[in-house]
Parts: sequence; structure tokens; C-alpha cells
Amino acid sequence: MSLRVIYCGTPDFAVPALEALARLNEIGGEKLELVAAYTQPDRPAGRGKKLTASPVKQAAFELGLPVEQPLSLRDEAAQAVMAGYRPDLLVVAAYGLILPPAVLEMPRLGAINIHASLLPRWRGAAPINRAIEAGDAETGITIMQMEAGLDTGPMWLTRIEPIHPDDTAATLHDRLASLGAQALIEALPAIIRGEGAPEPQDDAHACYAAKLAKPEAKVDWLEPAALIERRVRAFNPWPVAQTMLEGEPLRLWGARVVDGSEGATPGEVIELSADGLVVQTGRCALELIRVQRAGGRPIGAADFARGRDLLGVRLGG
RNA sequence: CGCGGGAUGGAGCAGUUCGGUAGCUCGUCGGGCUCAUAACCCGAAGGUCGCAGGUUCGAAUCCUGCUCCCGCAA
Repeated sequence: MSLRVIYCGTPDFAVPALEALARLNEIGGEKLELVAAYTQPDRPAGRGKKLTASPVKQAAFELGLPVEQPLSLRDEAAQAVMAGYRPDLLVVAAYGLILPPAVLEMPRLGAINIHASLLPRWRGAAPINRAIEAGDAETGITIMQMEAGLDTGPMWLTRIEPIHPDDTAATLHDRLASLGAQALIEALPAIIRGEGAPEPQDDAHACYAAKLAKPEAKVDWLEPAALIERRVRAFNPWPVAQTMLEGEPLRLWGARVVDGSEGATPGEVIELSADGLVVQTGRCALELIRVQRAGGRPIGAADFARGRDLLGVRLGG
């Protein structure tokens, strides 16, 4: 007997699990057959607006997998195409398209999802970023059975991952992507054999991780330094915390909380330190360690400050 | 052909408008001062000005082509 699997994913996060699946010949006593990869359609992206294939599409191409990129899975034609692959199981990771009930019910074993948080906390699109922004001490991976609701399905397996004080969304993302692949492989045998039952989520403890939006990246210097510092890490590598300096955007890639100065205006540069520059906030101050101006690469804030007269300058606005 | 910025000693920048000695803040090295120092003083080394071609007596600067980096927008 063989198990026919369709993989659905789009960004980098979904690549390690796809590759891990591709390396397996059998699982849970059954022959594993990856029959197709579903990913979002190519979109104009980057400078020059060139059509760009998703990371999952590129990975699938290298694995020699058929790739499907429907605009939606709500219409019957797309569902018929999927049915043609005769899937026994859907594995979904950050796919970005809604799977309607007809799709969830099509495979014998349904659809399972790799979610980058400890559900029911941080259901939704940006769990990694929101966990850092909120200052969570730990997060993790949940392998869950998908149902119609947004990340509401019962959980097969949970893996915890600590959030380090210097973690950015980029570093945590990489660890979780890798952990997600491991957790998937670990959870699959029981799922395939129908052993045990997934644990329902406690909706009372649910919270939602709203998708990141560019406008959020703008720093409000009236906020506490601790929150701004978490956002600097949560928004790295995208959309990147940002402020305005003398009419030009300045992106913040690294910062740390330090003592503030009495009487200083939030947003004011109150000190040039060995590592960078210190900016007053609503509570305490933020020492900028790594910054980037438009047109330039990220550089140490101390380097940035060289040759510039920044003391007393007001950021933001 | 989406809009735009940039490449100048090890770092960050000015100089390009209007062609004429390679400059600033640091760092490095040497020396001095100091109980001492990331402080201060004196001195030195270090640059094919992204690449290629063109104009010119003369190009970092003007013209043409190319490479690489990046912001916005998606």
C-alpha cells in the first residue's frame, strides 16, 4: 500500500518540511509518494517587478515534483485537478490559500498543518513575529489536523522552542522551519496508522497573530523602549522597524534598551555611545546598534553616526 | 521596460553642479603626556576614486556601455 501525499506551502518556512518528506521513502509502514506540490501563483516581486516563483516552487522543481498554482481552491475545476492526484493526505505549511471543506475532506487522512506556534496561542498568519513582539519566553511548532476554522483544529504533536533575548524573526524562523520538519516526520506515523487522537484546542486561550503590515514598521517613540526593541526584532527581516531622520527613512536592524534621560523628548538623540546612538523613548531609551538608510546597506550605528552631527536630532515624524 | 539612491585608504562620509595638489570623522601603527584610560597632544603609513571605453593639455568630476549593493512600490 502506498500513501499519496500532496504538499501545500509557499514561503521559505515551508521548504525544510517539503525536503524532509522528499527524503523519505516510507513512513508508518507505508510507501510514501509525494505526488504534487501546491504553491501560490508566481507574483511580480522585487525591483523590476519580475515574476518570481515561490521558494516552495523552486524546491519542488529541484525535486522533480509536479507543481500546481491555482488562484483559489474554492472552484470545482481546481478541486477536480487536485482530486486527479488521488491524495491520501495533504500536508500544509504556510500555504496562504484557504482550503474549503471539500478539499479538506478529499484525502482519506484529511489535511495536516505545520503551524509555527504553540496553539491555541497565535493562530493566524504571523505567529513567529507576534510571539517575539509580545515578549513570549517560548514558542514552538504544532502539528494539527486542519478543519474549516483558522488554525483551530485538534493537535497531534507540539514541540517547544525557546525565544532567546536576541532572537529576530529571521533567526527564530529558521529554527522553527527546521523544527517543523522534524515534528512533521515525528507525527506522521501515528497519523497514518490512525493511532491515538489529536488533542482539541482550548479556545479560551486562543489569540490571533495578525498578518504583518508595512505601516506597523514605523516606530512610535512615545512607546516604551522595551516594546520598540521587541518590534525591531519581530520585524526583522521584514518589514523592518523604521523611523525618519531628517526627512529620510532610517531602518533599525538592531537595538537595545538602556536608561533614558530626564527631560529629553521622545525621539531625541540623547547620546552618542561606543556602539551607536541613544534615542529617548516614552519609557527608558533605545540604543540603536545597527541601522540602514535608504540606498545603503545595514551598518553599525556608530559607523553611521561618524561624520554626522546627530546629538539632539529628533527622529520620527 | 514600475520609481529612485549608491560604489572615493580598514569603517562611515564630503568632494562631482562649474574638470586643475585626494579631504573629513574614526580606526591602525609609532611617539609623548598621565597613577591610569576607550581621554588628550604630536607624527606616520594606507587610495587602480566599482569596471571598460571615450572627450580633454589634464577626469573622482563630463559622455557611453557594463558590474555590484540598496530604499520605495508590489
